[in-house]
Amino acid sequence: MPESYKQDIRHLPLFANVEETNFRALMRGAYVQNFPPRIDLIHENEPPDFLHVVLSGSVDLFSAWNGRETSMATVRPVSTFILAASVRNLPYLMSARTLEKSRIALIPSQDVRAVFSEDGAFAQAIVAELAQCYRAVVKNTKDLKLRTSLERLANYLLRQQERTGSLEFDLTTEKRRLASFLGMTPENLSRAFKGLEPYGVKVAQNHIVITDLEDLTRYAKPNPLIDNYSA
Amino acid sequence: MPESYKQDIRHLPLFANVEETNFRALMRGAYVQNFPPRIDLIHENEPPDFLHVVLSGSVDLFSAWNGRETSMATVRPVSTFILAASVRNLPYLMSARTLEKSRIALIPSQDVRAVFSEDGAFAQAIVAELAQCYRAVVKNTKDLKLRTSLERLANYLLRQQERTGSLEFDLTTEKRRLASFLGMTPENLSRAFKGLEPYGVKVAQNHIVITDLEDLTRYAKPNPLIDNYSA
DNA sequence: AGGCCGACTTGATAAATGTCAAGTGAGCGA
DNA sequence: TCGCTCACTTGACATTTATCAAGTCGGCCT
Repeated sequence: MPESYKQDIRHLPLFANVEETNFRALMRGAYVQNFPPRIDLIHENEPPDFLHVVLSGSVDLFSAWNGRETSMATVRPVSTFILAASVRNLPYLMSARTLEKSRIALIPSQDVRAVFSEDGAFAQAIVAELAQCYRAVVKNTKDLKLRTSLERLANYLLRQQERTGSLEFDLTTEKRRLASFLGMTPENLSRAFKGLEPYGVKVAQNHIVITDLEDLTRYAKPNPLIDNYSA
Repeated sequence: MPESYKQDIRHLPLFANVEETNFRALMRGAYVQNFPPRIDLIHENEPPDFLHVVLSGSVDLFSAWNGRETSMATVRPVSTFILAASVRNLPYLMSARTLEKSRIALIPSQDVRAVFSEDGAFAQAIVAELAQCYRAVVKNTKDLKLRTSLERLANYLLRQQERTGSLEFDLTTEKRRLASFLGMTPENLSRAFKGLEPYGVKVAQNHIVITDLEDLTRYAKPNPLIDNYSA
């Protein structure tokens, strides 16, 4: 694997404090692969052969049941996915596909588990990562159960506003996927955007302009225990 | 703390392999308290002073936003809750209240974090526990997003059927709380029970009889990646 | 036993969300 | 530039779910 990729991975909180020898051991079995857009990387219920690291591009985590499908999360560089399945050696709960041309590092789960049981710093980093993932999903559940779809969209827009630090931004994801992520149909998302117009939201294509942040905030009632993804 | 409680805690997977000295250190600062029913134990957004262990009784984890409230999970003996907040030292995402008279052990989070950074076995057990919690919440999200409320109830009943190993069982929870847990109103749960009658479900008070397991299963389409809480 | 309380149920209605089918419009290649 | 494609939008309608207001029923206290 090229040295620069190794450095990207090395800088992830998950690997930053791993013993050098252990990190080398992890990298020895790992390899990097380029994928075109819309390629299935893993399928739910498969055994977790690899821990995946998104180096560039983006990946959609989704799940299906009984002919229905829903988008669970988007993974952007540089971060890992399906850590829980890898360390527990349990089947994937979600499928993953590239959204765009993406570069992915694959680290054999077996190596991850081996180093995990040897390296205290790695174990601690895994705890931090899993706790963070757990809390993110709990927040998502609260979002789904406590809010209407209009409120979910309003808060999503406020999070984007905060992330970009601007009152004007482009959606980073297809509307159909956004709809699925927010737990609604594309048709409903269209209407929801209309429904937020009175609160100062202007939509043209992928471009969003928030003309009345205060009004939107008053409607959305954002809450750090739901909307702050990093705490 | 009485020795028998310590043994209950010691036998939890989370503590089973902790060094004896470290376990003693954890127990030194810990204490056990008895609570009457319907007592608030913790409130979301508070700092995580204690890791809680339910020794007897049961505890409801719930969350509120904008005047609405939803039940997230029920904790039954012997198990812990709010581990993620404790180890990360981040505010609770959920509130907790006793459902019935309950005995709870409280272990100072500070001690948990101290032992965690010293004791490899504890760190590994925490990883296992967090991964399991994470996967449980992911399954719950899939249940919510991919199924109608009728389907959620049908699968809930099948899980109870499996758990008890009998076609006849009592609901272990108030219907109003079950409704909230399943993401619907009590009124709707009532109607949902009616709606499952054609598939061989008989309800009298808290007592459930499944008269046609095959038919119910055909309707519910249970899936281990959603319904198997232990994998 | 009588009667109260609280949880659940039921019915009527409203609101939210999904479905289907027909548009619209931006982007892109010939 | 034309016209195709594909995502998105719109409208009409169906379904699901929530809300509100009476009920019913069992458990429990006196």
